[in-house]
Amino acid sequence: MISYPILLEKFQTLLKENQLKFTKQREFVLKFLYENDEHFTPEEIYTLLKQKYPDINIGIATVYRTLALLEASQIVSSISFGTAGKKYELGLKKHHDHLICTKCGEIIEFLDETIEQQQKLIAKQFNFKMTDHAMKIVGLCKNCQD
Amino acid sequence: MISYPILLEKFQTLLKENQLKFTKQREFVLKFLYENDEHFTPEEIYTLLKQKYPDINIGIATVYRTLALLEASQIVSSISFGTAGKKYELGLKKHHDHLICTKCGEIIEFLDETIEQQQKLIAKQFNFKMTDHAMKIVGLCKNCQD
DNA sequence: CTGACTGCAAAATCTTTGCAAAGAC
DNA sequence: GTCTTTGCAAAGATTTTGCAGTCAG
Repeated sequence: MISYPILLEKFQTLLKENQLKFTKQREFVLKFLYENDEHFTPEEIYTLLKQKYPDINIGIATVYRTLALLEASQIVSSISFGTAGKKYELGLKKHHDHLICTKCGEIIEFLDETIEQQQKLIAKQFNFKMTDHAMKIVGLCKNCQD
Repeated sequence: MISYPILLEKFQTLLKENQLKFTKQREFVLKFLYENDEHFTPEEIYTLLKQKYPDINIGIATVYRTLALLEASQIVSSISFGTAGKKYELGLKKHHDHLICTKCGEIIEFLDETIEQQQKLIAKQFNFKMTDHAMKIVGLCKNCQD
């Protein structure tokens, strides 16, 4: 897994290349996602950041704007979650897919090479230039089956 | 593929079992999805229905309510489409997955047995009771690669 | 300094809800 | 008749935008 200083540098380079500025709000969002290896809604990121760092000045709009920026830069990725918006996670880890529990909302990650290979094959078959792919298995997790 | 009269009967039985009523609004939505074998947003379904049958009385709220009902009954299924809501399609055909073009928005369906099998296997591995699964391959379709 | 970024609040979307009237059974 | 469903408009929820002040480079 990539270390935080390296990730940060990557982000700063990317900003510079696009004449964008490096601000503490942007860093806070990045750092938050790095340190919390889960899936969050923009709202959650906003609330938890405020809670953890009561002194920082950040607005929900900035969280949205930053996430959009990070997603466009392929630094974070998002996953749609039912009717209720998207959840974001750091996107730099090895590609993986998700099991989503409809009852408790838990998201479990997994990686399956057979599926990865098969996806490439399918894209090729359809003359599709694949930029991303995602698989969700929806159901009840072990704990919620009672 | 299931014929419309049979689908309709299935729907009516389902309604009866749950002490729900069979209304023309509900039938219009069902019929629309049967006759238009594509993916639609609630808004699209509403607008197109109004356009095709200027005389019917139906509100957007009813479309939402009907789609929720149909989805809960597993008659239609939905697919999340970027930040902009969900699209619905009749869910009675054989399970299939989607290729989504990020430029023109086209959705291509495909079916791959290898992937279907693999998904079952994974759910089992994680002790997950799978109720649904979905795969999206996102990218540029043949026409949009220029 | 200059131009990008930010927070705020307002606006725009998208979806759900309350309610009185209409409709199914 | 009874109880569900409907359309409407209002309310909610979520996300985006305009703008004047702030900040990075």
